[in-house]
Amino acid sequence: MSLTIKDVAEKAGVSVTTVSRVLNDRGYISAKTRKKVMTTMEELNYTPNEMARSFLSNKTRFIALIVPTTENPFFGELTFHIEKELAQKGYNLFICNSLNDVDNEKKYLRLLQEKRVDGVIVGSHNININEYEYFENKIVSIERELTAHIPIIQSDNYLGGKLAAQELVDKGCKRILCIRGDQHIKTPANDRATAYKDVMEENGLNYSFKEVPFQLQDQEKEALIDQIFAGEVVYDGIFAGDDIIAKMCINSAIVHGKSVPEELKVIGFDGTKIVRQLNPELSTIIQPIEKLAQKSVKILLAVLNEEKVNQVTKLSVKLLASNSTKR
Amino acid sequence: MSLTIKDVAEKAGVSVTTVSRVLNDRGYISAKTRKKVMTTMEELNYTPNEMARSFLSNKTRFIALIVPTTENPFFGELTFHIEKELAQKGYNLFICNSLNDVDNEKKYLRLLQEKRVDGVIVGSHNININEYEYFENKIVSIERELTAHIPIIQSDNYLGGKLAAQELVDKGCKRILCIRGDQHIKTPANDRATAYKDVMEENGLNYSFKEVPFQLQDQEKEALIDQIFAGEVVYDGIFAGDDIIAKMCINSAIVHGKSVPEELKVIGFDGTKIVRQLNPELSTIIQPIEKLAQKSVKILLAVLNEEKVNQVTKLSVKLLASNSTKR
DNA sequence: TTGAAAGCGCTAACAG
DNA sequence: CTGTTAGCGCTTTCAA
Repeated sequence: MSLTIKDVAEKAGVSVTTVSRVLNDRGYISAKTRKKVMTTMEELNYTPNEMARSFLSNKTRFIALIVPTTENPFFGELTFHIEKELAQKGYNLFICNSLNDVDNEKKYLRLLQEKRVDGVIVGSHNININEYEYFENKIVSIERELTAHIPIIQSDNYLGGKLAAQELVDKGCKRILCIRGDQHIKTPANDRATAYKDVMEENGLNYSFKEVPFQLQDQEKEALIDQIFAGEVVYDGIFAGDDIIAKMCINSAIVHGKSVPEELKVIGFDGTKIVRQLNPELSTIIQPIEKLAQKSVKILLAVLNEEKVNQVTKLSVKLLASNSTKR
Repeated sequence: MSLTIKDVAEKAGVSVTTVSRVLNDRGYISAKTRKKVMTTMEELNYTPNEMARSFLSNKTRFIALIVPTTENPFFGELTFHIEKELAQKGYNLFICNSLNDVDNEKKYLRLLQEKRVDGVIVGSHNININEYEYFENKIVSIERELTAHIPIIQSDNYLGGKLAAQELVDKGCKRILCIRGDQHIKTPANDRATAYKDVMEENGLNYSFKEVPFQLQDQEKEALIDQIFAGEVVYDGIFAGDDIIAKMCINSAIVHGKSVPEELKVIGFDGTKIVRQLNPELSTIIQPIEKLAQKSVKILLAVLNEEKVNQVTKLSVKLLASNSTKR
């Protein structure tokens, strides 16, 4: 068992209160006493028990982040930036991979209550669950509509959808498919589909959707995508749900004897660092991941501080149009 | 403030001890009392305060993971698997991005002591720091040599280096460069360099190294890599430190007018899921990330349980040789 | 089978 | 300026 404040107090010949005062730099203390206590703490190599303090203050300085999986680079990068931001503000990050499974998410929410985390950032995507209500005064969400009162930080998905669709149109595509997620999940990402539809209509083109739920396994996604190219391929452009799906489309198209980008142009979404490094030739919409992280943390801390915050925060996105002759 | 065990006790007309017994399923309790307490807990929607329990038991059921950054897909994937594994065993994950900075790492270690995490998994890479000694009975490391007593879980780097070098030789390369990390950091990854050297010598070829420290910024790495191709390029094969560096080499080579893979063959290391999805044409050595995660957790829990464990655990790697005509 | 009371390490009145 | 004391919510003896 480690040393306590009491050990320090005894060794230094003062009361525990005095040690506590030094520790927290609170109240009047003579320079001499402070010095003595500090020295003693060092000699003993005393480490305050944050657990006890948390218990007392009812604050853990833990923030939980619920994401589908940090395996996905969007969330891996988001996690990194959120942790960095939180650490700077003196908070620590408790990671929860929900795998987009409702039961997992419920279990985690229960756990978070028990562990008394100070706040929660949700980036997972599910049908809504009531359990979020419990956290209403200490939660924000990234790209997901939870309840009417939970602040949401999101990319400008409409703009993203518009830029993507317009890019394909500008490159001469006439029959463009939009791959979207599960329609029944309320997420700002749905705005992309709306924007796509609007662009198509403005340009007098037909629109068509294919649903590839985000929570599927990669193999299942690939199977769905293969369906697109299995029969006679009627598309010359695809606006994919994310960069990985975009890549899957490209792979499938090539396997099915389609040349990319000559016969088929594909545009992705997310534009994570790793995708841009590995596939710079992929056109995509870049989400401001670092800013999403910063805003989320900022707004969450404001909420915890009982300040008034905007219900919706929308951040701009950018088109990364590949000039490459390859794609 | 949330409800306490006392509220439940009062409402149920029993003592707090009894409620505690129900909560922990310990000691003798009549079925009737148990039922009454359970019902009351539900009615009140009582959530036990895990913080208080932690405080008492001196166990937080938190495990910390120190990685350079979850932004890097190797660590993003590792984080995912470790969290999944821990959650299954009833532990939660506290993430620390060290950015391979010694000061960050020291700060985190201090924090981990204060927060009284039950254990630590380290995947960060630095010069050794003494602070780890404090954790000797509750720590394991992934691919990093900390102290003589800290168990290490690693890939078979020698095998990886051998497979990679041999692959390049087999493909006909004669002048192969090995890009390695900082020589002064003690890591099993150094074995790759040894294996490479051995293979070169076996084949009567000259070996040569280029140091690209892992902790540099991407831009700095690119600058170092550009140096390789800036002058007259003497290499026809490169064994890169990881897949991202491999890709940087390919990019730089192409920019400098070299054709890949005709004039230059490159092999990477790590073989993360995302890299295989986005760049299936890149030859690489696949690290068993999921197994590394599982073993790390298993061994850490054994350590916490005061069981005897192996000081070194080595997991096999696989060559992913691209058949693609493209690279 | 149940309850009373002590105490985990720390902070915060309240005295002195 | 410093010390005494009373808890925070829970578990754990020890009694009943």
